[in-house]
Amino acid sequence: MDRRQRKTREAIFTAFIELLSKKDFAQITVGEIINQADIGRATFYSHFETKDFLLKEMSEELFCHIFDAMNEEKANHRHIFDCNAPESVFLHLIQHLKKNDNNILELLSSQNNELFLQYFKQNLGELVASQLTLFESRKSEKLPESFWINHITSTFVETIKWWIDNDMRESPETITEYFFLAV
Amino acid sequence: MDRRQRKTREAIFTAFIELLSKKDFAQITVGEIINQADIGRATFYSHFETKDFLLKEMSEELFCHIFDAMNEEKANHRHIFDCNAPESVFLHLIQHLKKNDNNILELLSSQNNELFLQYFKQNLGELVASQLTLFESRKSEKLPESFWINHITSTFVETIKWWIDNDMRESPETITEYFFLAV
DNA sequence: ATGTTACTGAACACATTGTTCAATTACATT
DNA sequence: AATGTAATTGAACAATGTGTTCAGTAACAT
Repeated sequence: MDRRQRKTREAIFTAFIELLSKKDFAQITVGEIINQADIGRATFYSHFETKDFLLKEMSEELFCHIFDAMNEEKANHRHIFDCNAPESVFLHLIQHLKKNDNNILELLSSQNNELFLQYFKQNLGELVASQLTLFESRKSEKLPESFWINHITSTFVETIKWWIDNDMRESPETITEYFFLAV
Repeated sequence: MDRRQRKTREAIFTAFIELLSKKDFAQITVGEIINQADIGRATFYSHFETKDFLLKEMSEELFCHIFDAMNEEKANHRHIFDCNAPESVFLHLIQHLKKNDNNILELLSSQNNELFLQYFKQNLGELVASQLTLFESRKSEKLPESFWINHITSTFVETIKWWIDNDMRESPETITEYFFLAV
């Protein structure tokens, strides 16, 4: 990809995240993004069809980074998926969030936006579905699978949101424990 | 209140709900609401400051109706809050939703909107907090109270959303059971 | 019958969106 | 270093939506 394209794309992402940390997605205008990113109007629209697509693409990139990083560490035998530590996939994800490598926290915080959460839940749902055996219990047998997956996914998201809203005082380990207790 | 005011207000609410059943809150324009309600532009703005305030006021009215109706039945000794049937408050709420007296389902369905869900969770959270003893268990002792309340509330909302998204095939009793199993 | 209040509808200024285009600049390749 | 290709720019543009204003009309309560 052309260096100019990369730079522009990066500038837009950075500007967007900066703005998202201050106000709702809904009230951010394309004009503001352009100013913050210091690019021309036509440039923005040559990169992204609309503001919604910008969010969508940015979300996808974030998830790729996170899940790639996790898979890499898995390949390095760090036992993220170790059966003796069933919570480690989720602990690991939470540790990633804590570091906030990809400014994902700004996007997850409650006033920022339904659409991103939807993508997050979607990706997370796949992870949960692949790890479903970890959650087998008396309860799970009596519940429809789609209900159960949705419940686990939602509980994880709500746990993270609660954590963020309470200024992330707890350690990733404690939050993971809360999650597994609740679910 | 003036009959004209009441009629106008009602027309706006009805039009708004009609539109919400067809498209997202975000893409509904004031112009559409005015057309559907068949009122003048200035009239709308004399009733509601913005579209957001319309949603806010409508939500509040809906919650008042629902919780008033529940309290009334409680006064009629229908044992909604009977200790031997701890799930009955929630079962009752779900039955209300099933009847869809107040077109609340259109508002709760997933594509319609974060803001309403926020109000719903807020009101529900108060109900949950008042009924917290029903949810005491080994788990609840190990979790912070605010976390626990949030978890119960979220689980209820997610249960309802799952139900709606799956065309409400299950009976209110079954859904109540799912909710209590999950939580 | 009268004074008050609500509705109307058109006109208005303003902001935002998404497109277009010609001029300019950065890039990759030879 | 020269050349063709591709990205960026900025201004202008139509189209749409927002929220306000105001004078005229209709409904209300007494």
